[in-house]
Amino acid sequence: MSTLHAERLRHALSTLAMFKDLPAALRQRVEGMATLLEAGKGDELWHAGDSAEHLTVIVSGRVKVVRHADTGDVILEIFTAGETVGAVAVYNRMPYPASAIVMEPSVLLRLPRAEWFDLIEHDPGFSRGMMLELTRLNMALTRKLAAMHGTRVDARIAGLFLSLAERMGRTTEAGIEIPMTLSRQEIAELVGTTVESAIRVMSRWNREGVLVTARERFVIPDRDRLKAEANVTDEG
Amino acid sequence: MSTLHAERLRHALSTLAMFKDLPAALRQRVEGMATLLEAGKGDELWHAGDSAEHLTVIVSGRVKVVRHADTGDVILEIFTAGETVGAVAVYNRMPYPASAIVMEPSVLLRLPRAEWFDLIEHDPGFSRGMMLELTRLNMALTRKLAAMHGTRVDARIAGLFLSLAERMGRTTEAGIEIPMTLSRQEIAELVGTTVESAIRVMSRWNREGVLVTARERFVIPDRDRLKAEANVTDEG
DNA sequence: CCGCCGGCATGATGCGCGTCATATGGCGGG
DNA sequence: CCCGCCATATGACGCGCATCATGCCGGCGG
Repeated sequence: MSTLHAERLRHALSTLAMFKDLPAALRQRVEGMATLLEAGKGDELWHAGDSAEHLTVIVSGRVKVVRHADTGDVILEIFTAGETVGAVAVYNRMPYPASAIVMEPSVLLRLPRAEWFDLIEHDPGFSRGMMLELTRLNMALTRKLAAMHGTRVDARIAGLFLSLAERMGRTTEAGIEIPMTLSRQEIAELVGTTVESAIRVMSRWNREGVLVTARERFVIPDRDRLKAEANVTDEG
Repeated sequence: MSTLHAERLRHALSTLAMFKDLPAALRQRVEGMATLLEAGKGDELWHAGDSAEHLTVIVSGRVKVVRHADTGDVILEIFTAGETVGAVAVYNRMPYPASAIVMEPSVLLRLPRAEWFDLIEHDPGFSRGMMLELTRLNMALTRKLAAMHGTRVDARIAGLFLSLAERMGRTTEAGIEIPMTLSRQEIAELVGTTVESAIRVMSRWNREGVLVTARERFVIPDRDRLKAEANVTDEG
């Protein structure tokens, strides 16, 4: 990880929706206090238990938040460009309850807690944005919680990819394409199962042409077939 | 359910921490717009899919929020006096993603969405309180999500009661006492299992004296024994 | 070029727990 | 007083999936 200089910081701030419309005065101060960070695949931004001193905003790349359990890890959420990570811990002045790991080369912006509180306090738009993000996160978690329970593993994996398709899928002639690398291990942690079970489902679907694993992406030839395959109630 | 009159409303507002310190002007308006509601055990405040028009605050009693899945229901959270219910849906102007059911005779305060937004906008303290609640809810959900996964049913039930003991347990000579009625059905929905499994664990523990079910309360004679019984990592 | 390792794949086995079935005790209504 | 309803309880059975084990392939360093 390496710290970058002020020029790129200014540019990053102009890209991020949450800072773009900030009054000039506030934005000045943010420029002075925020720092940029470059991280590579596998880098750990923080580990569960670390004290949470600054808010992290993703400028580009992807970060997964992983909660450790004695039975294995669970990926709580995958965050992408424009989203904030670790807001809950920072806000409550408590140690991070989960670890954050970079999934691909990424650029992160870090804002000290005091500065962040200042923004929330003085800019109602900013505060609104934070609440929106928090409520969205909430909904994602509740959905996951409900899905996690009784349903079978293949249904959960189907649900995962259907939701990914909705969030970042591009329709091509081969079907819906999801441009994202995701190891079997990560798939397993996302739906709360073991690597072996994830592999079994994925390779079966690969054979049957329901969900094809390709280089750097997944392809869903027939969305309805994937839905039917595990008769999932369409929830996104 | 029956609507009560202005006198009790004023009294309710003075009890609730979130309204107590409101400037007089704002408080006047809230008094004009909020309504009180009395509900009995089993009453459904709303059903999943209903449109969310006002924020609900619990004056007294307990409310559970239940998410329906094809495999059975899951209790997302149990809310008690002073807490708000349904904030996420109301804030995002979307239909409730889950149902809210009253667990014991309760008094609810309902605040129209527009009025609530007004409070958030004009009173920074109020807004801060909402974010605190949201982040806390978030943490509870992430913990639940991590616990839900690989662990066995008895471990999850043990975790549930250990966390209840921490939140509302009183130490007596018989052990830690949790003053709360909770049917086996509700225990099952809280940890994401079936009634039968919950019953099996509970009656076994009853026999062994690990966790005793009594009238209107549960008793944990030996906290460490309950922890050991399902070798749970102490997480609260 | 070979050995090592990390990701992927597949088979065998056992057990937790969901499912179905049946029994008992308390409680309210006709 | 009896009957139906609900919560609690207990047993039998089977399936999904975690666990363990083994093999294959591509990349990388010595």
